[in-house]
Amino acid sequence: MKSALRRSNNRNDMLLDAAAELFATQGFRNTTMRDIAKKSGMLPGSIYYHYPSKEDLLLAVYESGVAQIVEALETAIAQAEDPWERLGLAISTHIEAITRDSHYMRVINRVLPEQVPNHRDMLTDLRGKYERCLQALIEDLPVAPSVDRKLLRLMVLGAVNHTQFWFDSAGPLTPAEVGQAFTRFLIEPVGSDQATARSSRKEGSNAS
Amino acid sequence: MKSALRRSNNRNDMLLDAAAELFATQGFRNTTMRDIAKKSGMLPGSIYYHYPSKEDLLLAVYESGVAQIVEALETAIAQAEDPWERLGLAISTHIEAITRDSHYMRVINRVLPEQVPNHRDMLTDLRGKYERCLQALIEDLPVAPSVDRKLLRLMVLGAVNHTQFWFDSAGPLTPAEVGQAFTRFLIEPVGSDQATARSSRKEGSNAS
DNA sequence: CGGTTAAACAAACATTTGTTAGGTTAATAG
DNA sequence: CTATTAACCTAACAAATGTTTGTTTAACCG
Repeated sequence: MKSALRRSNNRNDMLLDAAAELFATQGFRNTTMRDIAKKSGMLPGSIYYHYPSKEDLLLAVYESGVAQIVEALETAIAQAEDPWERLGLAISTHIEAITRDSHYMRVINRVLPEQVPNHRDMLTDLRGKYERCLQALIEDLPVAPSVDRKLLRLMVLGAVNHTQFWFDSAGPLTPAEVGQAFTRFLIEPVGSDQATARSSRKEGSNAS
Repeated sequence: MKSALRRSNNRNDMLLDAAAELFATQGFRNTTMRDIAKKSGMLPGSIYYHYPSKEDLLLAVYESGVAQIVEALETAIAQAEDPWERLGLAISTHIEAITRDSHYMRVINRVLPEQVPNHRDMLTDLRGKYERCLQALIEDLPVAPSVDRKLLRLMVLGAVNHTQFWFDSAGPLTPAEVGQAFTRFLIEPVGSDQATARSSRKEGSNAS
């Protein structure tokens, strides 16, 4: 019988982790199969037993990363009902993902689909899947009628994606604080002098 | 006397333009010297008459791009006195630069300094030079005391940089409209607590 | 135990890559 | 007109890269 055999000493996970870390920190083209092999304790040719090509390896990382972040997002936003609070939680979760949890998420942020011609469409799809989570959150926001939700979404998406270039987990701010700050910029009028009227918000969940 | 000799048939500019376009659209590592040579009507080896290495060629593009955007920014923000209006103009200018003017600006956005080891520090410096323009604008904003200006700056910077991935010059929105929308998100409260969710879903306005 | 085969190794191959060395042409100065 | 040399060409090199092929090891099942 043909069962899904998988021996105990299978190093596929280790391989995927190594690839994710290298792709996240060095980019796709800057990372060689030899780099990945070395980090995962294998030889370059051995990788091809698990994945038929370098691009397929990236695709696997991408898929895993999207699955991780989507699940984390859904878990996080389930902890609140208020739309603005949910958005703040989503942003916090995103920052946490790219700074502490793993390197998979950073790969999605960093490696552009065009860099992987053979799987470009699939990568774009996966990206959309993740971005659609944010879109749904924005849709539920109670905003003024004049507000263009699509523009708002793109603004938030850009701000959130950019955190990977500056957020320092050793810095003074936690991901939750950044998420709250970003949402507060949108809730309260930043530019008004009497904006401090209501400046207290409830604390949500994770702080580290 | 030793004058700066430069013959009329010098194709240095053409070379730099070709490199900028390719770096902007394909990235640094994805672009080969042969690509650049082909686009600029030269042979690969000929490039080395103008620049000693591929990384130096990128540096030249970077420097030109920063000079362009800084000058464009200073020209733009000089047209208004109100800090918020100036910020809106800066955002518009940025979007215009990366979508219409040239490819130089997109290179700065896209190519990370770490990808160019020999000139990493210099590229980081050049990036800072451009980002400091935005910083100065944020500093001048009349914001509530509770607002973290640094976070605000990073949020705006992320949103603006991200426009290159979605802004469509053939779409319904102009760069100026996007700039105004972004600043208005911050001036006027996007969402108020007494507004009801999903009550007012605006349909008409879409980007790209 | 013994056969099967998952999983990895060892060693190369074919290309692509950035780069270089030496020769050629033509624009310019005197 | 002539000498100079900016600007480019031609042809190749050495290293790095993704990948392939044949071989070996050892985990699992009956």
